[in-house]
Amino acid sequence: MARKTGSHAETTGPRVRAAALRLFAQSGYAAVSMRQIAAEVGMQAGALYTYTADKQTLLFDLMREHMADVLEAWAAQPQGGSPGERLEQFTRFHINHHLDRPEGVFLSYMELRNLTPKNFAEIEALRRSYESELEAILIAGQENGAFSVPDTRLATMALIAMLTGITQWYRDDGRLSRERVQKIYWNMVRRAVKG
Amino acid sequence: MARKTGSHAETTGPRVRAAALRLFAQSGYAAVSMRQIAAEVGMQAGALYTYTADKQTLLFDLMREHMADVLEAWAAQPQGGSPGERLEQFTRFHINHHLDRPEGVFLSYMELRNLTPKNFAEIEALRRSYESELEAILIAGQENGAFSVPDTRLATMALIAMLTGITQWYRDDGRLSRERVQKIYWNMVRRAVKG
DNA sequence: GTCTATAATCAGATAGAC
DNA sequence: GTCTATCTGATTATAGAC
Repeated sequence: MARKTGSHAETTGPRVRAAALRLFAQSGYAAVSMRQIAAEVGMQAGALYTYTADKQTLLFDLMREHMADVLEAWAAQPQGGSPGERLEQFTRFHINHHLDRPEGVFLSYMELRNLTPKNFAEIEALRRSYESELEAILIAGQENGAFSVPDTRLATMALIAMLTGITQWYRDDGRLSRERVQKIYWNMVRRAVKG
Repeated sequence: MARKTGSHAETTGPRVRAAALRLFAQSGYAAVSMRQIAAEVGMQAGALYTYTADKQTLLFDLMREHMADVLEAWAAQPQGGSPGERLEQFTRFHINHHLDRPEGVFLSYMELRNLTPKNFAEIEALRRSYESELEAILIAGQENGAFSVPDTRLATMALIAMLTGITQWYRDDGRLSRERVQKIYWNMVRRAVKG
């Protein structure tokens, strides 16, 4: 397969996004220059603009991919079961999925204020859509008496904050295994909403 | 009281810090320029260096003040009571204190990565010191059988994440009063650690 | 204590050669 | 597709006048 020298369109795009994700998560969007991203990939700054319209679009694309990813992964989970079973499934899924993507999680929570209003609205809609998945479980459990939650919206925010917070301290080589963390958190979640 | 024209040392310092806190919280440390801070106060950029050695020190001082403030305010709370009573007290205190200082909370959680290593270590120590206050309550309750927490460190992190998350959505003119939010969260906290 | 002016550097983005 | 070179403007921080 003949190919022009230096032509790597199929791999360079993802490498640019991976480098940007790593650097944005590490130092923050505003603190990272296009030159730094280019250096990380091994190219010159000007060439980045073959793969993104501008820096803002690069950030937006990373956040949109992250949010679409979590929605898609949750949709691919087995359906059905009681509210209690669904809540345990969500808890374990959320922990596992987020621990696998610490940089995407960090970026999507920390850089919202660096999005243009239009881009912000789109990311927010995706986030609310994910929160609604948990809230639907809480509503179902509340209706059939499995849970007792005075306010499902508040409980949703409380549980998501609690679970996502794990990414701030968990390390795979740390004191506790993922299974142990999942079990302990599921125990707290279960009791927090118990009917 | 004679005073030189344009001399406002006693008020300008706090006004600089207040402007920096507002802007850093709104747009992020790296995205805010010294010129913006100066404009917010109504002075020229060069004059800021009368009040801070540099931009990094300005950030560090704001974060240190925020952490020292929460530690001091908690220390000023009435002492004594059962672990259950202390946990309710901590829950309500944490919510109230943090809802009163949304910008300081935001700054202290979001800008850790923009601190120099030395400054980071100092802020982290203060944060751990605050977390230890909650963990001590959980340990006491675990020992006298009031609570059942398989891992007090994990429960500490889980509860703080849950409670601090409130600052991300709560508005004083919103659907729920502070008292209602405190009550609902205390109910979830209580059940999550119940023995 | 605050100003203006400036030094030295770096930013995002584009043009055109290859 | 990537490079070099460059435009335009912003950045932190300092010097010296007042």
